[in-house]
Amino acid sequence: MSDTIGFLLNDTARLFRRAFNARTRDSGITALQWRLLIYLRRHEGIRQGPLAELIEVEPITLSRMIDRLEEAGLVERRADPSDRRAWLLYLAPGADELLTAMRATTDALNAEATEGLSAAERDQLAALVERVRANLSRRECLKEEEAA
Amino acid sequence: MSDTIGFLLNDTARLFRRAFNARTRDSGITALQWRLLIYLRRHEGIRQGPLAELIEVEPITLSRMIDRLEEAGLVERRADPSDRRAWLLYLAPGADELLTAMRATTDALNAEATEGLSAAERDQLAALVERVRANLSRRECLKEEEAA
DNA sequence: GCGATATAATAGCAATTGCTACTAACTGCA
DNA sequence: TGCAGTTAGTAGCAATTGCTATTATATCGC
Repeated sequence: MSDTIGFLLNDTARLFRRAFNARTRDSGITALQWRLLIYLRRHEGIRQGPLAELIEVEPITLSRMIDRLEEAGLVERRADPSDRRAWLLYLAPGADELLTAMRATTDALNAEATEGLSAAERDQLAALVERVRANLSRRECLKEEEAA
Repeated sequence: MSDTIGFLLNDTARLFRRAFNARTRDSGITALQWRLLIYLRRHEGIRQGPLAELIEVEPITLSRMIDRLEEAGLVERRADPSDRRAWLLYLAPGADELLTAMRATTDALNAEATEGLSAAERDQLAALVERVRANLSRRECLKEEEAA
């Protein structure tokens, strides 16, 4: 059936992305780029490879995303002193401002999405989804171990 | 913050798609194509435009997806007797078999994803996500009315 | 130290998607 | 009937993504 939790989650996530992109079209960055910046803020100084893994795109895709974000003045590549093949990634000054400015938008979107849910229900929802994510994430790791 | 329900839902949905695509790579169809077939099964005889709206892609994108599925023997285009511009879409014989065969895979995936959740928790999760989807879906409609 | 293997990042090519513009056909109103 | 405006679907072009191969550098074993 299509009324599975997987189908439903995907459907809802799509609506989120849609709404997000519609509201941030002016800012010039997409949901995926925003995701990249959010992760980068938490892991400044990370290399391209691990960041690609975090946001789950191929390294070459991340490389080109960084090209664009660098050109837009949102990300900086700095040479890794311990490995001349690698780059270390940092948020450029513009990025913090942008993320802060977008914060209001994302907060509003999340509020709209959970309208009518009590605080307890929101917590419950987050906790349940988190458990599903953990299950899927664990499966992913198991699969990689099998492959190895 | 990134610990919002929107972020979390997207993250989880991505893991679902990833797992889905990994398991159905042999079958030759993607998660998006599967989604199309699921909707089409529920709405046989639908035109391309409305189906594009259902699965939330542009009409031209759907047109090309149908091209490929038609070539793969999974979908049929039949002329609409009441409008010579339009096509009516139907599942081809191969599609039902394929969907039935994939059923086991999607069931297993959903079971793994909700492992450790009680039946009550699963229902609760589905109900909460459904409410979020309804909120976002409603917003979408409101926006269109504003635009009109 | 030196050659073989592994790793970080990137270039070429093919596939997919969406924006815009277009054709064909339908609808409404004079 | 006949013309203006709308609608269904598709083609051209540009942007994005991923697979494969490639370059530069690092690391391991001798």
